[in-house]
Amino acid sequence: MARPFDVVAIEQKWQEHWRNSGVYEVDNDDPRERFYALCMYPYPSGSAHQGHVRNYTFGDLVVRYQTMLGKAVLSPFGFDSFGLPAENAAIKDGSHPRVFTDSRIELLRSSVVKLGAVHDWRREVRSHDPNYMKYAQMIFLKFYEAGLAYRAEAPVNWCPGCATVLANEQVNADGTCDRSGDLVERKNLEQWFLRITDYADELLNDVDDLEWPERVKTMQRNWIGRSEGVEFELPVVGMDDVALRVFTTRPDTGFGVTYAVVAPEHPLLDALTTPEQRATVSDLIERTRNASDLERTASSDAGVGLEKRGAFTGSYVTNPFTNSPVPVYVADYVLGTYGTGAIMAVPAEDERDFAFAQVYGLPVVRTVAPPEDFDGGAYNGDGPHINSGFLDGLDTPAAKKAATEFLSTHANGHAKVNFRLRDWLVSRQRFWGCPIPIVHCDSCGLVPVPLEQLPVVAPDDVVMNKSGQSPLATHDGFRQTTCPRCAGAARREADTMDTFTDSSWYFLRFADPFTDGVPFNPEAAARWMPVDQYIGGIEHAILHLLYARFYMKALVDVGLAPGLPREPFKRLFTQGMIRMDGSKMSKSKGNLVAPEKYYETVGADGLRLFHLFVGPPTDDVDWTSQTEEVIEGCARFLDRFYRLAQGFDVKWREIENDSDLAVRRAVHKTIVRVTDGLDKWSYNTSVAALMELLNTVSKWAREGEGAYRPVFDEAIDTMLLLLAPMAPHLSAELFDERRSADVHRQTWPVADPELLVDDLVTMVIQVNGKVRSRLEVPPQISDEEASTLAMADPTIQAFLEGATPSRIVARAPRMVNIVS
RNA sequence: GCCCGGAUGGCGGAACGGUAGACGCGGAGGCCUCAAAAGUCUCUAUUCGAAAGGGUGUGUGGGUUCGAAUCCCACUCCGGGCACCA
Repeated sequence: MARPFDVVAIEQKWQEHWRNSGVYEVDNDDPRERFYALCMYPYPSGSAHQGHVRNYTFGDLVVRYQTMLGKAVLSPFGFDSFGLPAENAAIKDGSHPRVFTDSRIELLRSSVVKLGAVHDWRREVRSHDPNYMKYAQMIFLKFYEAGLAYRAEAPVNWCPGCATVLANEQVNADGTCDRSGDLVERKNLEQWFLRITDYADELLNDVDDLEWPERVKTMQRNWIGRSEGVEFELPVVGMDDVALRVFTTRPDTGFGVTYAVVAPEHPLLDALTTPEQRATVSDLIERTRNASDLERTASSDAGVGLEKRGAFTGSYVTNPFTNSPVPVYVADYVLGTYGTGAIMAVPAEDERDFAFAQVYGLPVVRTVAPPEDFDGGAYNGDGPHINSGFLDGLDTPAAKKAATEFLSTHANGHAKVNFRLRDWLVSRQRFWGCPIPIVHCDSCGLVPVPLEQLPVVAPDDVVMNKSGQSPLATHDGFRQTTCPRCAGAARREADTMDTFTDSSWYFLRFADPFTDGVPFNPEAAARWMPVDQYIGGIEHAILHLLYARFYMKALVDVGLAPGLPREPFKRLFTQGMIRMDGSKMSKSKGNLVAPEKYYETVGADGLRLFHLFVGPPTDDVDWTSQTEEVIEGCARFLDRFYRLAQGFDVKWREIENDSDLAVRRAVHKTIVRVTDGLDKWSYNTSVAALMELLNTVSKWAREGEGAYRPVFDEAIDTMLLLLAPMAPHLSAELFDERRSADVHRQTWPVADPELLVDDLVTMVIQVNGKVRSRLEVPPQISDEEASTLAMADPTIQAFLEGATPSRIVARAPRMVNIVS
């Protein structure tokens, strides 16, 4: 489309100005009120895609708006530059991941700059920068020292094709490897963990105080999954001093226990299995081990409805409530990693137990009386207890209490809180990540690399292995070292850290990347933290946000962040996704619409305006055939505004008249509407308000008596201020032209209250709730006056046909409702 | 299965319990032009009507209220999240 101004020249000019003027570089001792605005730092996958554009459009709006409100706004940018794609690309073309990564960073940086997003680039962070790795490793060692990092054997996702462990998020929903497509296996391997479970309670409790979207908070709570119950023992029949420890949240249903179940990996399983049952039990264990997630979930789309598979062990345990023996089964519906890995089964009150009991013909004994109309299998609601000895007649809370007491005196039991949250497995058998700074010494064991030797950096002379195996494991120059403790021969840890560790503290580094020798100076960081507004995609609702919260608390506790808040992100905004044909827009789907193609036509301003205008920021955006036209519509608005500001077709008038006040009122009402929209993240309505004002001013200036200069100037200048955070380039250009000043250094406009009130407002008159007439009335009119006017209205009289109304509801000056 | 969201014109979407459909896209028509593009102006939920004016309308069915897109109950459909956590 033909534009009335040179988009490329104007946008370049101002992008240079922002880079050179330092408006958006803020020092740690800036005296202004502080505001920390942060967009989640991106993985550098190449040029920006529309998801980035959307994110940074919102972020930049916040930065510029808050700056105009007089604050020192910290707006840093960086790159989450470690990760699998770079490694895979390097394997593919035989290069080094750094080469690939650095080139992608420059592409993305250029895209972001061309969008007109402003940042304090002095604070840039790149995860793969040795100067960042140094501190990432320092933090790891602090955690290790404090016992928060440890090495242990655990079942992990193992991809046979790639010969490496995968993170959960690298495993597809159908149980295949994200990269090779092989079926992922479960393997027990020694791995590094961070003790996030130590913080489970705090992570859960602190969620309440966060100004985050409720659904993200709910997701975090569910992920942590706290549950209160009782752990107790079921003595094994015929085996002295051997008991099965189980965890239950429903001790009150103990009289209904008709069998017990252990997980296939349970340590007692072997001892419990009788010779006659050994074959079937081994069979089940074998099947479970080989079962992929695909097989385990394929039989149903509902976890509870899964076909239950198990086997009788041949042993019995004694139900402490009834003193009767009940059989012990092994089944894969009991997880080895949760609770004690064994359960008491109550088919009458638990759906999973019920389903299992149906398959294996086990008895069902109700201990809670279900409502009369209940016709399902398991009833897990409340009700009077039955068939339950001393619990009979009690409701669930009372029965729980009594049963818990009983179990603590008769079954070695105690109240117990369990979490679904597991410790965080952070080691990866990957090359392109931050090496774990530990040395394995045959005589000293695990030895931390001394701080002065950090960072441990991966070597450059590596050949990326087609098998996918990390070259770190086989690189002698890297692995062979001496033990820092005994000086003997030792090996470096070959594993690298999960990239989520990098993103768990980068916002702290942003706050102070200037102090040497520490990840950040706590005093400097404390001036900015917590992040006032964090902006990113909903896809990080659990992992990143949970890990970062954990890191923040742990950093304070190990002494690296004294005086800092224990929560990193005060307010969170999660933007909607860009969809195309119903699915997420992504590189792998080949449906990217690169922003570059717009920079020369509608410009960054036009594209930004589109993202602001297309709908509520939280909503997903459907990129359809109509989208191009909407984007052009946004650019058209800018063109129309530009022409009006230049005075094209404007009829000038020397003398004031009545229309001037109306225009001024419209201007000041728009200030309120735009500001409200920005404060409430309702950017689409802010843009709409500006479009409306343009229509109003344009009509006034070009038709009838025309425009009175001072009023026209007030309108245009105000619109420029309001537009400055949304379409920064054109606003800057026009403001500079008109006022020889930097629009982004101006103060945000404030509406004059007197101009927000009209002389006359439209009052609606309803008869029985239906609008029948309208009157122009002064806003101060009383309810009584309004009613009188309404009754006197000829149209209303006609409607009433002389009948006397039974009631008149007046809400002056907006509405009168006459009820007949 | 559980937990969140959501459903308003041809489309994206507006609407403190008080004028439903702001704003934009698309569409129709006018002006400008030799013509077109661009620009600009008017109209544009639906239905009856020549018009004035009326009827109907915010997923469905009820309810609360003088008044409901908005609040409550039940349901349908769509989107997302979690997936045997005892």
